[in-house]
Amino acid sequence: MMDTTAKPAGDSMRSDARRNYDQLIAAARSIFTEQGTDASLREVARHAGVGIGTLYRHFPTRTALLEALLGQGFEVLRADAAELLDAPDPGNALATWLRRFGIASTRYEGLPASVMEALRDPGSLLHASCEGLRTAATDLLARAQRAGQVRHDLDAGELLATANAMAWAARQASGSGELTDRYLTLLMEGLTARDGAATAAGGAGPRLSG
Amino acid sequence: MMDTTAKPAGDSMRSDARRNYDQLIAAARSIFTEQGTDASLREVARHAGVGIGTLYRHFPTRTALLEALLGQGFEVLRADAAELLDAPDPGNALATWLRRFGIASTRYEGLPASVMEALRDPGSLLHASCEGLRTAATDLLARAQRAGQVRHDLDAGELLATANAMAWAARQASGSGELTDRYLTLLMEGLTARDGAATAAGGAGPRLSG
DNA sequence: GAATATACCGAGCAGTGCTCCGTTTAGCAA
DNA sequence: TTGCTAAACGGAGCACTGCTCGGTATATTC
Repeated sequence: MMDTTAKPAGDSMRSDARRNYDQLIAAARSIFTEQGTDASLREVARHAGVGIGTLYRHFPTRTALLEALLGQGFEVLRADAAELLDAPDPGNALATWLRRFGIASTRYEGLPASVMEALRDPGSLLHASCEGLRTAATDLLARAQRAGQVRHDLDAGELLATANAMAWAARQASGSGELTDRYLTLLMEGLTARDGAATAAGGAGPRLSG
Repeated sequence: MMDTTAKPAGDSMRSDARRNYDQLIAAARSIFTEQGTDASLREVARHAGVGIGTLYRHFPTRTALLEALLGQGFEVLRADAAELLDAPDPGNALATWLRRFGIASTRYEGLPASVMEALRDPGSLLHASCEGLRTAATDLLARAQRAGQVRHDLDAGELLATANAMAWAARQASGSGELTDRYLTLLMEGLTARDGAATAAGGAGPRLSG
């Protein structure tokens, strides 16, 4: 079985390789953000000022390139979560982070099934990177649960999956992300009617902001 | 501007055209279900026993073909919703229908952005077909709201979008749909902790079942 | 400065979506 | 039955894609 993962960008790379690697990542970020993840790889290479062969040398498959991009985003979110552990209100901290997570997770349109598969595959680089996210989210979630603000029968995986889905739906429905907050609120509060009036404006639940 | 929508399959078609149309639809349903919506159209044509030119004559674009398929599915769901209006418990009826809706909406993997766009475009055939779904869902939703089982500040569009998202997430997370019920439950009940113990097993909320 | 491992690059292959137009045929009128 | 024609069929062909392969250039080491 052939290796289809990108070799990690170590310090042992030759200088020209390192430069091209960085330019490819930058070009891919820009083009995939604008055109979706099925954009032409030739164009990515062109945009990076590099031959198509060089692109494939660094990233033997489109998925490998996407994994490298996503991994960087995961790292930012992980740091965000760690920081929010110090915020005063655990519920609000979680809600705030979910919002950022949702926005980031919809940055690239049309992530192919191969990437989703890589997320599930324990052997992949992306899985490890995602595991970091998951543990960070676990901490944030556990704190909100201890504070009695979030249901206890919920794990971080479910939280990430459903929040991601809300952000995705918001983007599908409107073409941009303006509905993200509304949908995330629906997820947090639920569709089922409550005895109290928690759904009224200015209610006591965690607020989505920032 | 050129017309990219499939001409409706009226009774005025020539017999061979009608036959080929039906065979194309059947082939597309089978292949798109198995391989996802980016399967080769040449293969669809081959599977239908028809030249590639014939496929394009009936469906000038991949989106047109998908629209025809989706439209059929929408019609089934619409009839389902109308039938469930007679079910005894409005909340359960809604939950049951959402489950079917979720399963159906994830039948074809990787619906391209063009289809989502068509759903939003008031001029498209698919939009009209989707509007039928929306009004059917509106009836089902209104009944549950009148019964006090669902929050009142929720419209059918939000309901469909978020339920679809849950089904999508369930499929992404597990590769199949075994988590669909769990995620839909999270959406209905919400993540936020309740004063009562509504999240306990056997609670009083609407139940998701067949 | 020479040697060499490493990286670069783009022509080329097989596949794709979609078009165009010559060929065939279904349906109808004589 | 036959002849006519509008309609439908079909596939070669174009421009593109993802990806490979091996000749060429270059960064690094001695």
